[in-house]
Amino acid sequence: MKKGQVTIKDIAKELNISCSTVSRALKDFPGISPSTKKAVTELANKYNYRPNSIALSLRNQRTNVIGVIIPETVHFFFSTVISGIEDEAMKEGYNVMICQSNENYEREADSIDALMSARVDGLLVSISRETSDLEHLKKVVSEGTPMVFFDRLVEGMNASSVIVDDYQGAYDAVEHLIEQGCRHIVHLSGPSNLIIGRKRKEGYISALEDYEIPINEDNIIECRNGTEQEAERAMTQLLASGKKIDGVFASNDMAALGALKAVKKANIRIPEEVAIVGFSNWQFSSLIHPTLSSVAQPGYEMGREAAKLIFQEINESSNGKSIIRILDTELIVRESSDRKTVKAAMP
Amino acid sequence: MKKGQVTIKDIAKELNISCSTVSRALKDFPGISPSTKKAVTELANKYNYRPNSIALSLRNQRTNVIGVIIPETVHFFFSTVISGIEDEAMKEGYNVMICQSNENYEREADSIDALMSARVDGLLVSISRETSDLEHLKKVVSEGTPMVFFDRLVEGMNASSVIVDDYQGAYDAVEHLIEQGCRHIVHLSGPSNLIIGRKRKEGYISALEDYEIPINEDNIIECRNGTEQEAERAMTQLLASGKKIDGVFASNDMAALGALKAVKKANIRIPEEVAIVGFSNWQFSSLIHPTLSSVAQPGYEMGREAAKLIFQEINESSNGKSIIRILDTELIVRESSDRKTVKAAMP
DNA sequence: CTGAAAGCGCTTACAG
DNA sequence: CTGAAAGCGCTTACAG
Repeated sequence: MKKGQVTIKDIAKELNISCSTVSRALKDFPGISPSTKKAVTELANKYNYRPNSIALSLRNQRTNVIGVIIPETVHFFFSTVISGIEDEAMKEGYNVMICQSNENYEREADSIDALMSARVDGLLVSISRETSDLEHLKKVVSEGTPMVFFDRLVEGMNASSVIVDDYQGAYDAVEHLIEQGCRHIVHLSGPSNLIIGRKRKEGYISALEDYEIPINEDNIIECRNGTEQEAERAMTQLLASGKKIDGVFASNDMAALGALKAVKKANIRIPEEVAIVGFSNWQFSSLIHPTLSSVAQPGYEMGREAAKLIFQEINESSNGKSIIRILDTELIVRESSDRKTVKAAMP
Repeated sequence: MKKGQVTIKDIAKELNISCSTVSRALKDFPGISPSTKKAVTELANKYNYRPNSIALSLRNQRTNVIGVIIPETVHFFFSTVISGIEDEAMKEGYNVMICQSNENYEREADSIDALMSARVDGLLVSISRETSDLEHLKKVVSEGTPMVFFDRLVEGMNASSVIVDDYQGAYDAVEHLIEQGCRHIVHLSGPSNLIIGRKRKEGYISALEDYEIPINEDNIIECRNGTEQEAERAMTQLLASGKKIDGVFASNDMAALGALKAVKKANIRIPEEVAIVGFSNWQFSSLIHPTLSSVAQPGYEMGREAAKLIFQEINESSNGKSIIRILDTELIVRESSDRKTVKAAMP
């Protein structure tokens, strides 16, 4: 018995017919005699024949594979996006090749090259924190491979994207803090080379302006890595400075968590003295103590939308228009910022 | 300008030489004149030539792609495994195709077919909760594609696996509960068609036996879905029955969380009255209140080991021996089961 | 030092 | 109704 999967040639040989005939029999081609068709399909079943996608890809000049570049798979939001991409791809008969950049520019560029070599039909990418040079991405576009950005989009490129309304999400969060009575709100911002970071900061500033609260630049602290430790350190320092602070809006939940820990350690009550809102709404936001208010991002939906967009571009041979799909966020208020419930609970 | 990526043929045409020569020039083949070599490499650079992996795959009968079948990407443990696979694969020059089964047998079988069609060089699989028929997996082996199981392995198949020592992990957890003074320990078990579920149950039973604590079958509750809700319901019911319970060992952290919530709602103190230990050590285990003791599984390492094993099997044209790599777990004791610290803290 | 040919697995326009 | 041929992009044994 021959090793490896059966080919059309194997079937043809065994039946003493040509490959052409086998190929046609396998796909209900019009003029094929019922008897050969039967013989072929039976043998194909018996040997568990599966069309060789590689051969098909070469011939059809399309692989039915999409590539995904993602900063980290171990991340609630991103794993949710992957899940959405996966489900949509499977539905459409595509396979998914995933590369994680680990937030590293070099690796992102290498991964793009690997996926382009693999001749993926389209690319879904969320750039790394480090990425500012866009040459590797521009090459993709100039070589005619459809590309869609998700979450972390890139400006000045002719490519579609799926994002959430970061500005509005941030605005909602800060407005909520203001309504809770906060007047001295710290913003732990994301890295400014990511648009999501800038947009969330803009939302923060606009909300303060609309409520005529003066903006204090010292209250805006850039957290480059977005880690819990980094935020905790920054927050501890800020609290030690003796400056008046009564609210925190963090541009991601890990940073919010760091801030929360710093505040707790300083024996300052949450939310009565300092109210906290994060961004992203991880699975754990509802589990920590106090539970963390957060701006929820629809990751699964983002994955599905990004996949839908890329399939559209692959199939319509791209009419050239780039689409930006903006998904709504939802503010989830929990204990860390809910002063009303707290007061009601302690008469 | 031609659309799409440049081929050897394009370069050959522009230089008026044959494809053979271009191919050889590109790969430092001995007897190639320095001048042609220079011309070729310059043009290749200029046009950003990337070898077409599809063509190479067809010729070499190997794709340098491995397929991964995973129950869910949105799951801390599994996303960690993916990360390990990803890192190891990138290091070895492989691409990774991922399919999530969503714990669904049908979809698992379809995904295997898709990956086999794609002619992946090897398959890394963790079966779905539903899977009991193994035909789809046996086909893979009989067709000569290397396959390695991780976490959820399968018995009676000639395939390598990477698992953690579920028995020992469970034993450690239960022994720890006993040392804390627990004598009436509930086990929220995993589905019995998964070996990990059975092994953890065995560890639970052995620990009780070794400490001469009678085993009460009513205290072993199978949680088929492993969801928080399912466990919370089961636990609430058990508490309401009035039976004496002073410890819980859950075979996964979501179930532990459900149990924890049920106990809290019943106004029973953790860990003083009921101590709880989970399995898996999610990111959130240290964030909930009280923090959750758990048996930590090295997911990242599991991913890397599984990838290493499959590469080995791919390259050594499989000497046929199947290897079982068992990784150690580590019991992480936190508030939910640490009675000593609690007592010390309340004199 | 370079080229023509064959072949990986498949499909399809062209003959018969 | 069926087959031979060409071609997708690449490599390599065989000639020269």
